[in-house]
Amino acid sequence: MNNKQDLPWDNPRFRNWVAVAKACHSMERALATALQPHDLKPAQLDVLMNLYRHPGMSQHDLARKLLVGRSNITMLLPQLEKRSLVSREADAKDRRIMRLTLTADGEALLMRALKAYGALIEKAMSASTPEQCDLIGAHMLRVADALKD
Amino acid sequence: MNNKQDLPWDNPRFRNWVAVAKACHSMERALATALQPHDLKPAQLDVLMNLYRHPGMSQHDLARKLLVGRSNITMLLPQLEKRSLVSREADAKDRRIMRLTLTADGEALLMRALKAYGALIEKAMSASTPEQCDLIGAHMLRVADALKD
DNA sequence: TGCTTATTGTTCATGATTGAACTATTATGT
DNA sequence: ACATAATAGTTCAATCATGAACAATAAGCA
Repeated sequence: MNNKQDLPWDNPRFRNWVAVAKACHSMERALATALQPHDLKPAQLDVLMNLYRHPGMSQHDLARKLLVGRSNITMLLPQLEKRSLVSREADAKDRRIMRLTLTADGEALLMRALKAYGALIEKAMSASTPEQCDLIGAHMLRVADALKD
Repeated sequence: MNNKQDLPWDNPRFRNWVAVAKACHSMERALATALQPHDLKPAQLDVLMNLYRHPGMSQHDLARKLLVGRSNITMLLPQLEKRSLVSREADAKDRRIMRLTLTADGEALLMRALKAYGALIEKAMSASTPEQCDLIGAHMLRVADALKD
């Protein structure tokens, strides 16, 4: 037992996933430096992106969208609020809930940061056709779904 | 300006990359819990995997392989060394370099942990054919290469 | 040979993320 | 209505990754 044939590297799914993980890691690092001029961290960009598309989100929903703990959101928001990028106001009907929305400044900064992110992705994925990208995207949606326990 | 047509979400490459990043994040979280019974963190598994395939690596080379700072390796190794999973001995010719190798225990633990990792990947990627996985892997290699500045 | 530069690994302070315990508020069931 | 459970958000201690400054060693070059 424990012979080489059992090694995961011989499994195409394993070998290829390792490549996915490494590419993601590289992108994360590259994104961090690309966002530095905007004084933003990748996690903060994620927040802005989600608030742009889902205004009025609660912190709990945002945490689930970002696959992150609620306490992380609590630690993340004050910085963005101090910079007047997001507004945080209590829900009128359920006073436990904080409703989050982008301010005009937040939206403007998001647009600038998205240009940098988009350029980075374009650079990274330009070697593949849009059809290949769609196939990959569809595959990744299935992966995320399969892991959603 | 700033009209919706400029939004990155309309770009297939952008939209699909977001799916890649989310799938990776999900996998990372799932891996962390799958490794818990083995008392291993994903970063530690990365170390063991690389030492298995490249015995005698230096810490500097390991850091570059893992896309991580050298200081991170310094912080990571003592835990593995205390558990007698890796051995760390100075190179005879260049006394700056520490040569890293897996111990028998380390290799045994790696094999067990890889089973869990492999099962997880199989579960996540079973919805795609090996051909699709290969295409994705090839694409991701290009991505990592394009980001290698 | 000597002097300067580069490289390897470590230390340390900083910022990020987590999970558990906690408070406040709302929902549920009798 | 009242007691109990569930939910939203916060606090806090612990862990982890990072980058800059540093010590030890090696390489390059006059």
